[in-house]
Amino acid sequence: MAKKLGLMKKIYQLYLSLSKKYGSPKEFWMKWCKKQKTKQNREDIALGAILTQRTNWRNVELAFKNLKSAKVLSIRGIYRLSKQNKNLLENLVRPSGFYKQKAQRISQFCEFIIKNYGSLEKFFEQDLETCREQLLEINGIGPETADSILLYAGNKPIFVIDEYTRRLVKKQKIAKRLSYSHLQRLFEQSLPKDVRVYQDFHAMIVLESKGLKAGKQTSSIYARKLLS
DNA sequence: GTCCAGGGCCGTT
DNA sequence: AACGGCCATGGA
Repeated sequence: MAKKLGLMKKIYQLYLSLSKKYGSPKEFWMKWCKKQKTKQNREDIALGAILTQRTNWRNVELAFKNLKSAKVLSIRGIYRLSKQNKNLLENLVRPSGFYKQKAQRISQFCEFIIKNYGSLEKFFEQDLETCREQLLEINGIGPETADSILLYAGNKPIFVIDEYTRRLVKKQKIAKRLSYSHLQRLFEQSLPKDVRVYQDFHAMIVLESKGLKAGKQTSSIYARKLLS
């Protein structure tokens, strides 16, 4: 138990030291979006979370560009297109890789939202656990994708564990067991239950991994988030 | 040509 | 529970 307390302390210290180094990624990100005049909406974030599975963000941006050109870069738009021309949707999404799967996955996600709730906003009116369970039931949405959507699109307090987090855990020798739920529990216990803290910490872990500095412009500076 | 990049699913042990 | 094969593209 004492050992665990030490671990929790270590994680929290890590958060503090990263904060000192990077400031607030969220602030930075929002300012950056404003400057670029990109509107950053929940729908893009949720769709991006699916499209970026095991894929370079640059390729996701190419897919977004295609969707935007076809004027279907929205949950409703994709839902409509998936009904009328599945093949076209696959082609638009193609650059993001695994394109048949991903076209299918975003279609199912969009259908679920539109049919049951009409909009993402409505969906997110439910509590975290309810949202999470429902997302996980959709084929192709696993824990990481679900939690990314919840944290970044839904602003709900749940910590995202991804490859970068695991690398950090290994490097810092924070834990031996690397299972998703174990690490998630550990991080959440170590930090105040706060959306901003979770978002910023996760984003800073990514920044740290990539050796970037806040203030430097990159296409995916804020975690798995959006468009340039 | 080779390697890699913010998963998830579905088999087999 | 853990592990391996599979899905596919664009850029370095």
